[in-house]
Amino acid sequence: MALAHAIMTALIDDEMSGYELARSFDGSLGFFWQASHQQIYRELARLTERRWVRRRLVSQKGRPDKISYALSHSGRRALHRWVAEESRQAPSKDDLLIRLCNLDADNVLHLAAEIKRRREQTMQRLYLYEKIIRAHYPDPQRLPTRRRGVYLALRAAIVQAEQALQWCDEALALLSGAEA
Amino acid sequence: MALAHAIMTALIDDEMSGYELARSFDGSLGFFWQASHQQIYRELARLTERRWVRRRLVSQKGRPDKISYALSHSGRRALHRWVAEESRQAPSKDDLLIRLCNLDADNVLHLAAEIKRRREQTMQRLYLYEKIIRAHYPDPQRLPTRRRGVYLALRAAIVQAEQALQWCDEALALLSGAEA
DNA sequence: CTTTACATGTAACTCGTTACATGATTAA
DNA sequence: TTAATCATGTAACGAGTTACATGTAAAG
Repeated sequence: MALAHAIMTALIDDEMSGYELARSFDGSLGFFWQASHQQIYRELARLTERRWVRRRLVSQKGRPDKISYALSHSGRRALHRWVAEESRQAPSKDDLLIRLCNLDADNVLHLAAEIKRRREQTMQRLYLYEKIIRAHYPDPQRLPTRRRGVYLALRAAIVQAEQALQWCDEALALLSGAEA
Repeated sequence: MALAHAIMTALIDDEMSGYELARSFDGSLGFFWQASHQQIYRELARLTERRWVRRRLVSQKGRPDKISYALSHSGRRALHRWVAEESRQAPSKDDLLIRLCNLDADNVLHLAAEIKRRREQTMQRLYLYEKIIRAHYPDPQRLPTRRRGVYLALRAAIVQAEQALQWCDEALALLSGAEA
């Protein structure tokens, strides 16, 4: 039930609407967990039923009304209990690696192009991550405890992106060696 | 439909039973893609229906009979077409990072222990990967084309594991600094 | 007037997990 | 005789994707 707990984590400090949650899963929270707005609305309905979040209707001027969700006391307790559980290794699935296992003379150019594309996407993500680190996490040692955890999660995303970049270069070198 | 194509990839050279496929998804193929035996049997039923694989009953002495699956011609063509498609970035989901975003004085010891556990699991995987590289992929330049692709997929797994190790050390250093 | 951002959902489907279910053979 | 390995599945559920569906308001 990690999505439920990711949503509750997003609600620790501020209450948010489904739409705002979807935005934040597209942005910073999405570095660690992705979810579509459909998933979020469904999960919010379940969280409301369990009384882990509370709904509140907010009228807005110049915009449609929204439903704002806040973490309840029991939600906060449930989140704490969940954090204390064992975490499970996310089985990494990358269909590009399966495609690579089918490498042959016909598809080598296509696969090399795919790796180049992957490299560029990764570069862009990395640039964004580092901008956030510079702007909001300049001195990790002095961060308050919780933000220090968020910093480490961000660092995980960064180190992973750096690794991906390194692998792309290695792969492109070996593949272009094959063409020559 | 990556699972279907991962299964077909496993069947490129040899025909296999569902049980044998499940074994190979636990082992080497599982470095790139994981699947339970239930998923595999369900997918094999669908693949058979589409005529992308052919079933064959094999009687064995001293063991239960098995159903062996082989890639059909149309399956082979479908696999080739799929490899030429765009690949999609697997959204990496790691609930440990969500837990870390909830870091506080109560759970810092637990989370540090979880990271240590992650570190040890990663070390073991890395050791296994490198054993396989040494045994089967000593000189990547001279590998035939397809095996060169498999080598690169393995390298991706290795570089990712090395990155994970590096992050664990960084995280443990910052967390133990917090306790002191 | 058209597009973008705001705002909330439903329905149908596939993918992945957990639990259940059965039965043979082999090694301790 | 008990556990492990071989061998194949079903049922139910939860997670994730895709398509559909509706409507307001601001900005160009």
